[in-house]
Amino acid sequence: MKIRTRFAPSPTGKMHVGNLRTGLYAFLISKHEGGDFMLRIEDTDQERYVEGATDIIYRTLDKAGLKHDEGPDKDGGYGPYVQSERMKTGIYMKYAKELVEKGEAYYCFCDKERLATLKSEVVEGKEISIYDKHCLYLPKEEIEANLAAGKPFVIRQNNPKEGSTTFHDELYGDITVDNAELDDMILIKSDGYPTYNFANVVDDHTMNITHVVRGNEYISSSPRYQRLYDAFGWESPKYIHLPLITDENHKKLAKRSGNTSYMFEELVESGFLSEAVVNYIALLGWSPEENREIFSLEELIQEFDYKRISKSPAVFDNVKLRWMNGEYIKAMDFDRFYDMAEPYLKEALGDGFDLKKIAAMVKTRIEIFPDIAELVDFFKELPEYDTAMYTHKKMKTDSVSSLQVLQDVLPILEKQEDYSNDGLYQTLLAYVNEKGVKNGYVMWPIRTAVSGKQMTPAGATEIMEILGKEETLRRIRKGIEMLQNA
RNA sequence: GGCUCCAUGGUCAAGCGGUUAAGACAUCGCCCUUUCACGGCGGUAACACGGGUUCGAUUCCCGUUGGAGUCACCA
Repeated sequence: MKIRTRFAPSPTGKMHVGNLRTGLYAFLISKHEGGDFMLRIEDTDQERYVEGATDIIYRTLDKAGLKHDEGPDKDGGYGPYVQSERMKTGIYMKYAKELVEKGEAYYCFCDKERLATLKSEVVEGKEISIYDKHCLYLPKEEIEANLAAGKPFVIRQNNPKEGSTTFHDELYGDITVDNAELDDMILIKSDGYPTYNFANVVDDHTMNITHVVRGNEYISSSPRYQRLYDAFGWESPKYIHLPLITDENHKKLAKRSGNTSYMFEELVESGFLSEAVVNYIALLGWSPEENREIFSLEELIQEFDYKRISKSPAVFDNVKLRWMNGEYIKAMDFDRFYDMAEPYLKEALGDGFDLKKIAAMVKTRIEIFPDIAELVDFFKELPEYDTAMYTHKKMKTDSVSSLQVLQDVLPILEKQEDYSNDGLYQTLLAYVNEKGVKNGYVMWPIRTAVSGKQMTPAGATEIMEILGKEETLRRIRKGIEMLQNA
């Protein structure tokens, strides 16, 4: 049987890497077996709907390279693929009524006030209540009358108080819960929309989903979903619950936390490559058989064995992501790199520089593109610096020796016509040999004078080549002046 | 708090009864070098605890502890 998985996000805002990773795994699980990957939009909560959030979903999937075979924009015969549209077909109400007839669900007319009286205790700021099945015992006539009178109602699942329910997860094995723990969750809301709890079961079944891939947070409600499948007499899909991705405090990522550093689009905007992010999150909760970390999406499809998904949560480590992004940048071919780096270079330097040369210098030195700015800004303008920088223990330089070198070298550089890296290096090397000192003894002070920086993306002569004769000499004279006054 | 799940270095993780307990990030040191970075080499750093089972437990079982998730007319 062909594997069918689905990604079912709700259009309620930005997508964080935890959500994306769920989509990625669903994608990989099906694609590894040559199956289909479907996109379904879960918009049953009109109150939480965020304008434009559906576009975010499309954009994110597209940028991440997760091509769906079916979805709202790509009919595969199982549509509609948007729950609010499915709702209009009456599908949820139809199935809910079927459950009512079977005694597996019932109408409930309790209002907010009555429900409020059921709240028993407050734990960690959350009110906990268990519905008391009040409406389950309503006489038939009263139900009919209420319905006829147009009284608002919900439909609740009727769960037994005795016994236990077990479902099977591919990773976690059998999970069993006492039925007494199962409250009568709402299937159909008073606005006629299904809850996620109901819609996901109806949809996954009617859309022929074979493997339900979702976050760990659904484990505790899965027994109730299992009872729904059983009540309908449907075969339940294979469940694959994914370990959570957490923040540095080991807490679940949440849209509401406001922390945008976990949002996929924000990461891309802040200079990360989408391939690197996808690669990184693939490895949060899964590891390949061979000891390797860099994978293209194609390679992930090839290697992904869901049996190797781990069971414990993983902290999202921005530092390692940066490292991985740097690996991608280093491996990138130069033209593509330049296309991406150019805006950052222009922003930092404006025109008048050989940006390609500078780009080449910078390529192995950055992890994300915005790193470029502070690496190259000195080309545009010599920063204020402290003459203490001329002192370098290993190079055996100090302000006295540096002043000497700079003064010696200034007339040489004034005479020098060839300001290419090679030409400059040769003449300076000649001076080094003549003096019988170490390379760094003269290169260090020159590089310092010419850059004003502790570290630079290139050596002294490379920098001088970019700067050109005039600016080079100006900066060296400035260095001499500073050292004389020190 | 009830229920459920999880438990190898700071982080990601390999391991699936016998290993000097991999590897990566981070960190530290050395080498290379026209500084830094890249690259190369090396160091520090882990099986939460207590009981079993076993000739032998990081690995299997139980308990403790710790962490997380969940307990909505949200998904």
